Amino acid sequence: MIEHKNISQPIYIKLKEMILSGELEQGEKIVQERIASLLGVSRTPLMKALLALENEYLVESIPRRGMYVKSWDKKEITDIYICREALEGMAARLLALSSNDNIIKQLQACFNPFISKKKINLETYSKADEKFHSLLIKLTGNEPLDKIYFFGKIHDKVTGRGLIRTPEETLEEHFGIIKAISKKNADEAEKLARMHIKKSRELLFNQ
Amino acid sequence: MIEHKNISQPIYIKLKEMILSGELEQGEKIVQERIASLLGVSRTPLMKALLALENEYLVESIPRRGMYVKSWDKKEITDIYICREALEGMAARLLALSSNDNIIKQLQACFNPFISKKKINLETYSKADEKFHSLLIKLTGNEPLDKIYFFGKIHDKVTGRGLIRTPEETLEEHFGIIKAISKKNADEAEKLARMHIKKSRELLFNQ
DNA sequence: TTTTTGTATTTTGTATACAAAATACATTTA
DNA sequence: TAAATGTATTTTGTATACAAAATACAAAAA
Repeated sequence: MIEHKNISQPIYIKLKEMILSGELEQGEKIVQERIASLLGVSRTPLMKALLALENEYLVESIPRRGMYVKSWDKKEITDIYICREALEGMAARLLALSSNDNIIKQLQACFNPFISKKKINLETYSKADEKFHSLLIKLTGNEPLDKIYFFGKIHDKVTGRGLIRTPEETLEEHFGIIKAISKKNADEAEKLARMHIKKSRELLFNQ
Repeated sequence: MIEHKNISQPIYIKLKEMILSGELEQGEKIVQERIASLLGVSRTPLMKALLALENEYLVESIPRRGMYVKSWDKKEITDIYICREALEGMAARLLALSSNDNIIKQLQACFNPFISKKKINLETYSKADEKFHSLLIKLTGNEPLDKIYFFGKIHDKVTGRGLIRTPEETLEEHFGIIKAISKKNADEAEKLARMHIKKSRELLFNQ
């Protein structure tokens, strides 16, 4: 009956979903035995998953007290955006230096469905946006960069709302970044990618 | 006799030392029971420490096979330097935007001992260099940035040698960065910090 | 009433137990 | 000899056991 392949992995994924969906809410204590029995596993593989999530800034551990779902304040969200600015800017630069048709096609594919649409579905666009930004990192082929980019995938959950700016505003910016990459203009690509993040950050708390 | 405060923490530190010092060498398999009894603990807290090290890129896990001391190839080292370029560049920018006497003093303190020295001790300078670069990150007060900067602290071990360039060459660059920060020239500070890392990276494999 | 103290319960941190997978190694087969 | 097969040993992954710390809560004291 006991089969152990990689229980920690599915637990990790499940817990991440539960946190990002709000099923486990920010600041909530994760009582190990409770979650373990909820998921039908023991505390050992659960702990592995929790440690992985701690390293992704989704869970916070207070020694001898327990693990808590991380809650983010304004400063932390701002700081995360600043990190994204640095990392995505560098990614755009790298892609510009090594761009080819395949890379451009993949990036464009994210937003092609929205070209000249009158009404853009926010949910769909939001997913495309997330896809684009993580693709920007992935396509560089820089593994360490991808490893430290985990912030990007949670930004809209972190901010507590969906899109920060309208598709009408950001769609153009996205294509601008892609264009700079395709023209192999590294400085321009980096500048635009950074501006794109910076604008959202500045809007986030100053409106 | 059983006292549990935080055994994982000392194990983590000890293991990190063992890896960075070469006592455990790159690619070596970490047989859990062996290391656990070597350190006089059980596999449970050892595993916690190993997972933390895995997230810092010092240990690599192959499911059902074991944990191995990470070994770095040229591409990975280059990629790490590229990450450093992005992160330290941003850090220098942030410091320039918020610099004050205290920050400048702390940064200068790293290298003041070497001013107008005829012969600089390489070991001492190497430590000062490491201190400077992690201080650059720390002083920004950006926690997420610090969290993803773990690369910086291992760079000379990663490259398999000590300093990449001579103190005569880099000392000036360091003071240049500090000066730009003190002048609150953000663009200049970022540019110099990035150049500083880039030069080392380019020299690393192309000499 | 509010605060303090003591006791019961819960929860964490570590050690240990055990099944299944991986590995090592000897024996057999070509 | 080299390859293949089977068996013993090692090692991992998970579950469980248990001590110590943290917490909850009730009774006593202010």
